[in-house]
Amino acid sequence: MSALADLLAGPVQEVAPRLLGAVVRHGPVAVRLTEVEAYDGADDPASHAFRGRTRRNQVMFGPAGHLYCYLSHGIHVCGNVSVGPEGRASGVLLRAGEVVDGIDVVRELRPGVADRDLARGPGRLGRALGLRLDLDGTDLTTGAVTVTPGEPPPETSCGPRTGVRHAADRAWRFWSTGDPTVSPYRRHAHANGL
DNA sequence: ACGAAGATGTCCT
DNA sequence: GGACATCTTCGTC
Repeated sequence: MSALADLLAGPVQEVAPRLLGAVVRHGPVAVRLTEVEAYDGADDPASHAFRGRTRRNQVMFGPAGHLYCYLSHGIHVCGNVSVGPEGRASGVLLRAGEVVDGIDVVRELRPGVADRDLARGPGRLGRALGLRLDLDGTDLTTGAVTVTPGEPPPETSCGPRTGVRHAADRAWRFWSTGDPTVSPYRRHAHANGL
């Protein structure tokens, strides 16, 4: 049992906050997570897996500890960690973090962007880490992208998830309290409550 | 085969 | 605060 597998054991709502402080690495770039969201498959109307298995979301139906990548608005590649046993399509969206290695590379990639904004938001985080759709399904213990448990932040907060239309009031977003790299909350224009 | 929506970011007023 | 870029995925016809 790897350290990551231990960290990912249990219900996704409990796993997600434990991922705060973990380090995601792809090549020279590493990001320490400061903000994540839990998505709970068939029990969660906001999840990509709510309506069952499709080609896009199949990774979340597989074993825990794999990377689920999806394309958002034709531009942004966002990353998730699959959670839960096979058949339960839970996942944790990597929403924001602090670049802790390879910051020169990311600065060069994003001229004029403040350091704290380099991975502030799921699209920016994906871009900073060089996530691509072909990395979908990567084993996060042995693959090109890895997640390593890290020191949890001193204080964490939770609240509703950002930008989801359905189940917009579930407090399944977790972040490092007061951290400048946490993205701003935006409620969906036509949000449905629970 | 077609169309609408989207777990966003950026630029505009 | 609001428009819009951009293209894949999925549901429906």
